[in-house]
Amino acid sequence: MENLSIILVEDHRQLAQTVVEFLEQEGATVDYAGNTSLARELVQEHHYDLMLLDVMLPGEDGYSFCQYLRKDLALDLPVIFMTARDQLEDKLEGFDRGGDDYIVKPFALPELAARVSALIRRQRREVTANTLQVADLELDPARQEVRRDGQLLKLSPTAFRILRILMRESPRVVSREQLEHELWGDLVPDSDALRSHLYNLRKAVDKPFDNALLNTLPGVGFSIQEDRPSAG
Amino acid sequence: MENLSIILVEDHRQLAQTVVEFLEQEGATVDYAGNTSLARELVQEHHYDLMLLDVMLPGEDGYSFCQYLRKDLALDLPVIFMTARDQLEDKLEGFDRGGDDYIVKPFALPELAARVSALIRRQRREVTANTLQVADLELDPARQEVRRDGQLLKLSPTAFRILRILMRESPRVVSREQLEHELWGDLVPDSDALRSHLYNLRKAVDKPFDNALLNTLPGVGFSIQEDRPSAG
DNA sequence: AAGAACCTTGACGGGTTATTGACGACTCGG
DNA sequence: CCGAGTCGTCAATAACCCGTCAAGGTTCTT
Repeated sequence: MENLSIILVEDHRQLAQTVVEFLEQEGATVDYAGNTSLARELVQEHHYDLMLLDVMLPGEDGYSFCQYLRKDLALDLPVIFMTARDQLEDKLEGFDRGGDDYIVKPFALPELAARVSALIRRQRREVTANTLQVADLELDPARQEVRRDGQLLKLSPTAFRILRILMRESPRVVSREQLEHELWGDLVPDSDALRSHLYNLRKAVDKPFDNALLNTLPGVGFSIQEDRPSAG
Repeated sequence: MENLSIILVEDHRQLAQTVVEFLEQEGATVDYAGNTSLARELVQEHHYDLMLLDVMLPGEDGYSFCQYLRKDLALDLPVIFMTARDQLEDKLEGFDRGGDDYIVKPFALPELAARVSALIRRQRREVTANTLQVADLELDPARQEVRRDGQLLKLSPTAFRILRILMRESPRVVSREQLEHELWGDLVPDSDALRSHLYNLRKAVDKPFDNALLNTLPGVGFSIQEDRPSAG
């Protein structure tokens, strides 16, 4: 929760203080509003990563305020409703008005923290690691790109898949059977096509560079790692 | 929930059937796996928009499987844990292993639907009708307008939808399967109509300009991003 | 009812990829 | 020292994928 900027909208001072203290202790910066008019001002003047929003507030209620955020201000910050209402209709309304999550009071603070983190990482697309890395080799699964020493490599789809498996397992050795099974499932080609693919992979990944990363352990399998001594 | 592609991993056949029927009635396409090894295969071969994942499964448990999805396969599809365990530690573990939400059995089906929709719209950036932007390309969902370099482009409805998907996923590569399913659901045209639409989209978006934004990765999919050098 | 816009389909050609098979080098154990 | 198994190298063929584009039919608009 490092460096998160959160706005809490809640009229219960006691609960508000508890939540603020907890979140700040977790490393977040928290602004507090006891009603929606103050929240309205804050939200227009500052950027927040996430909002915790009570439903029952003096004046305008939380549902209405959330809808206002979405429709009128076009703010897409994640919103978690925090309320004592546990009826199905209440939850449905919360989601319907644009909420991302709904947590029923009383709740455990760690659960709140977990839901906050989950939403943030979803929003930021940090659910998975962006790249696999071995030495100066980088593989980006989302972009389907491989770079070595910053330079983009051209790989066939199959070569890409093989490299991805080897990098994910690195520095472990991957057996021929495991590779073949992951590539083709039950439909493994009659002949040893894997050899050709590895040959091409090497040509792209190792040939243009000084040191080889892709190693063969005869009779065992393949691995990708830096500095594997050639003799033993 | 129109045209959503969902995978359900759950060993309780009774519950599974109830959920599948409900979701399909809501317009989703649902694949079902009673264990993680089947789920593993399905997930490698198909694109899904969301996963519903039970925790207690025969063999590998749901937590472990979710972690595998994130770490090894680098899949960022939203995951909702569905389980009878309601202890704090269980929930925390679910989020810790990469889950997006956690719903305790028994739950109301409409609540499940609401959480699914909320996650999808967050993932698809449909929380607000804000404009999407990639390089000098701007797409305004509310006005149904696309501009490049300030200049209004004329797109057919389908081309517009395709562009919208590619832009919200940018710079991620979108597979042919994902595009087709999101465009047509179960009613994918017999022949490869997507090719024609992409051709037209290119003609409108890239042809009149110097640098191309729309990239093809043969055998993999399509992406929209600036400066994808053509590796040598 | 006429016209326009749009979607689908199919055909063609060029480029890429997967697979197969051949050959020789190497290793290890008998 | 020999034979079986494994490996790197490489070319050839078949299969696949893609951009291009026009024609036909459907739907929507006017």
